[in-house]
Amino acid sequence: MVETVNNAETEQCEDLLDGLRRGRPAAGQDPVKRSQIIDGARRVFIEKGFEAASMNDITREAGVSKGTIYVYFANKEELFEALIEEERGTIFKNMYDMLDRADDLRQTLVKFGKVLSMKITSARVIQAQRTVIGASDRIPDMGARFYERGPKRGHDKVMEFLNAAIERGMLKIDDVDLAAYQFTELCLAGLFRQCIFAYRTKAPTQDEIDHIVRSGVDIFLKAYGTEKLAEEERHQMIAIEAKH
Amino acid sequence: MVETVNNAETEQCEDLLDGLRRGRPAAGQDPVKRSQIIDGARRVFIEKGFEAASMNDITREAGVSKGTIYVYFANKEELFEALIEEERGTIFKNMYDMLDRADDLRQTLVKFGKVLSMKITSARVIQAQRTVIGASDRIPDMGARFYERGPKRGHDKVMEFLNAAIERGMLKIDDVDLAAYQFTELCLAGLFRQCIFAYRTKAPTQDEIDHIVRSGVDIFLKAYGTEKLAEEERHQMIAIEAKH
Amino acid sequence: MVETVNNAETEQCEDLLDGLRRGRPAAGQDPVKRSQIIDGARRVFIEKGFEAASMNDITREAGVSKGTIYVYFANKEELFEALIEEERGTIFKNMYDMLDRADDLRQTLVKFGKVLSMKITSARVIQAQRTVIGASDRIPDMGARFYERGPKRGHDKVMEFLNAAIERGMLKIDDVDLAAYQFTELCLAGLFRQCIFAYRTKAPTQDEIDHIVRSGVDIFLKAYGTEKLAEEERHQMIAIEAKH
Amino acid sequence: MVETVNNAETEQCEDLLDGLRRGRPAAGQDPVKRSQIIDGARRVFIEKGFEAASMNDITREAGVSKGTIYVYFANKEELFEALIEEERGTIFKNMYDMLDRADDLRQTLVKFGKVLSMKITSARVIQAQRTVIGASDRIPDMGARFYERGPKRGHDKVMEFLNAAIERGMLKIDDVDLAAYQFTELCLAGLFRQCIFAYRTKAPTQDEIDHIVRSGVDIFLKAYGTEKLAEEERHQMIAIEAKH
DNA sequence: GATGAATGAGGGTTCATTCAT
DNA sequence: TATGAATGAACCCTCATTCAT
Repeated sequence: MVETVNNAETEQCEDLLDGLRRGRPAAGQDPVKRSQIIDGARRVFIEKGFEAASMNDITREAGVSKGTIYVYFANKEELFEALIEEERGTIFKNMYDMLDRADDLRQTLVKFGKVLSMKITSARVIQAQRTVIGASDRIPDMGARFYERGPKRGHDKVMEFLNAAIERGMLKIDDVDLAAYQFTELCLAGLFRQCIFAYRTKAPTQDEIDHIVRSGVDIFLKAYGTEKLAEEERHQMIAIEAKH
Repeated sequence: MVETVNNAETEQCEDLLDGLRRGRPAAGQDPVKRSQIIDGARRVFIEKGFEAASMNDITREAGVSKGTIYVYFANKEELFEALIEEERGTIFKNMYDMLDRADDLRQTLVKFGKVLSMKITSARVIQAQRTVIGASDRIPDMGARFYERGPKRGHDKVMEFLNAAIERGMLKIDDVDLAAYQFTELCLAGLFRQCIFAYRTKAPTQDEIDHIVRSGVDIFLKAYGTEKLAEEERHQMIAIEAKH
Repeated sequence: MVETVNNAETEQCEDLLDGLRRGRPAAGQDPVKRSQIIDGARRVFIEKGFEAASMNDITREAGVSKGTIYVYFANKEELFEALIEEERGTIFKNMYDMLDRADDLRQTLVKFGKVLSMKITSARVIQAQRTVIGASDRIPDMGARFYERGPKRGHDKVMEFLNAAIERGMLKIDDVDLAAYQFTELCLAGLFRQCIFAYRTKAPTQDEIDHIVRSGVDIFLKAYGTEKLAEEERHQMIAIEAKH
Repeated sequence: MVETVNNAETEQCEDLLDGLRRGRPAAGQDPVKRSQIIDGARRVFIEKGFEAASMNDITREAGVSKGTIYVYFANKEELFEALIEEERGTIFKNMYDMLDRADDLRQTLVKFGKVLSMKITSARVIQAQRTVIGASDRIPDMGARFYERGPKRGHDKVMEFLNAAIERGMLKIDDVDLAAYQFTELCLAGLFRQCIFAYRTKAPTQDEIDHIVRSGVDIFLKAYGTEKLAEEERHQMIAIEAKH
């Protein structure tokens, strides 16, 4: 008798674990469904903005029922925040990898500036940022949270990079914080505002960004580069010319 | 007296017909009432954003009836657009006066940079911009129109100014368009994004702006200033030192 | 000019007063519409109970739009409470008038007992009480408030009446409060519970009530009547017999 | 072991077929699980009322799955009815035992009156009755069924008891049915209505009930007691006094 | 022309019930 | 058989717009 009970209990336990492992996922736990919802929500929120997006729209777009959405997300705001959080992750993921391996300073700044400028002004990212900005009246801190975990972290990475270059005697900067902002802005030169206000309806081209970033890096290094940097660059130039 | 009234009525009738002829619903003609409505709408829209603002709120705030609003504006969106148009006018009014009288170049750039930075990051203007950005998905072209008639015109003014300085031999710039953007961005260095995402909840202080703008102008002139400018500045310096 | 303004103001004032007096009533102020809504609500709430009644049902039944209901009543609960309040007023209105003129004691008790029993067990009043009881889980104090302003006040009136009879030497009662309850219960003898549980689906007949109330008053006076009362009743009996 | 299981399955199959034959969905057969569900349902329904109780709440409280509940009960209403049926059984179980052994009449009436009054006004029973009353608009006959199998049966028992006392020459009653109601009502004197409307938020105390019941029995016996009863009580009194 | 009471579609959210697992 | 994730109709309530006054 006791054994029977034990067996039954054991089996039940295994069934439970099974459920968690490979059977039907628990309510609100299925990552596939979650993605499905977020994907639908993305399309609707990004297109219409937070307020104008209706849960019915999302329901339709995501291909799940209203009730299911509310199993995965407590309400519209939480769904939106989850979406934005995910979006932020996607946007800023790997954006700053370039800064980790520091070979040629100018080269690195140009490469990074291009990635930064391209990403931030890409249609999708602009839309996401617009949506966040538009919702930040209704969901306070959402904008701040987005900025803090996105642009702010990037800014910190840029500062780290500049500090390393200063240490190496390549740059001379009084206010590194400000310099990091200046660098970023020079790489975006006007693009962000043009895009965010939908004055530009299309993302800038590769060439545009090339031109802007190169000019920005020039200015930046003219302002903050040391004699040592100049000398190194002269050596490089000579080396390159020698090759030809 | 009676005749005057009749005349007035006749004129009004003609206005009405005019309105109908041009395919628009007969709009209210009283500019005072129009202002009254826009003022109420401003308080509500700016505070709550487009969607969250209710026509009832505006009615209450403006002190006019629902019907009256609909005589002056076809719907909520048109009222909002009219408001933004007016707001844009107010924001950018006089912002670029400084650039008209060109005495000392660095001085002028610093003064203008400060005004620009201060205005664009002021609480009210940030709110207005947020509202425009948030609504721009729902009301296409609104953001573009705002940018075009606001920041874009400012940008043109800056270009004019730079061209004048180039003419005077003070600056040497290949891409004046880009340089104008760079100048603006250097003056805002990070502030706009911080404010628009509500990461900064308060407008920057005078000192912050001073610091940023001075640094920005330094960089800008180091990049684009000619030898002639440098010389003039040396002379000035000597003149000032002589005074003491 | 000043006169014109004054005239205009005077006229406007009169217009306002007009509006209040005979023009269109202010929002949520039209007693006719209010009645219309309450009447619709009564039918629905009484039939279905608070929770099962939907605002759409009420909308349909009242013949007004959803929005209008919400102009007159802040929400479903307030509408329900207003209805119950009105119902309570109607039910207990004039119920206790009989007790004011105290001629013959037994006669008065019988007459009052009949009215009380009839009203409280009438189909409409039973329905209302059921609805109140059913809603009292969700709207705390509603039942208590109903009881306090309805049955409780009646109870106080009965106590007053009994005290007056005691003063006149007709009754001798230690615990008047208890006696008042006993009187009421004797007049209802089982009817209330039968009706409230819908065991009885129809209100009791006149004859039933007659029988119950007479028996109840008999018992009550046998328990609390004084020798003086008995003597008076003997005299009356003789007078009546003499008439024949 | 295997055989037992097979037998059990066979029986179950037959039960299922039975269930299908009688036009009901195959109901669960395990009385333990059934109890478990009803116990959970009781806690939820009694606390929240029919409408406000959610099947999820019951699921949680009962510790069984949604599907299982729907195997044992066709829907929410049937579950509720089953619960009420059980509750009724519990409430009125043993309530009338006292009336079976008839020693001293007054004593018996007082004892029974107290039990009756106490049970019917106890917090739990009042809640149950409120829930029944509240749901009886939505589930027709439920209130009637509750009353018929609960209070009504009690009423019949009281009538039996009174008839026995009449037979013994202790009481003289024309309308025993009415008298039985009168007795019950005198024992409750106001308490039921006070409790059911939640005017009283706590059950009456022992002392209150004592006082009410004693007074009620006094009145009842003054109205219906015979000379024989009076004489017996005089003897008893003397006997008691002699003891001292 | 001005008013604001009335409208009703549509908002976000809940939950009894079903059915694939 | 038992489970509980998914469903979607229906809930209460809001608000841009209309139109009788």
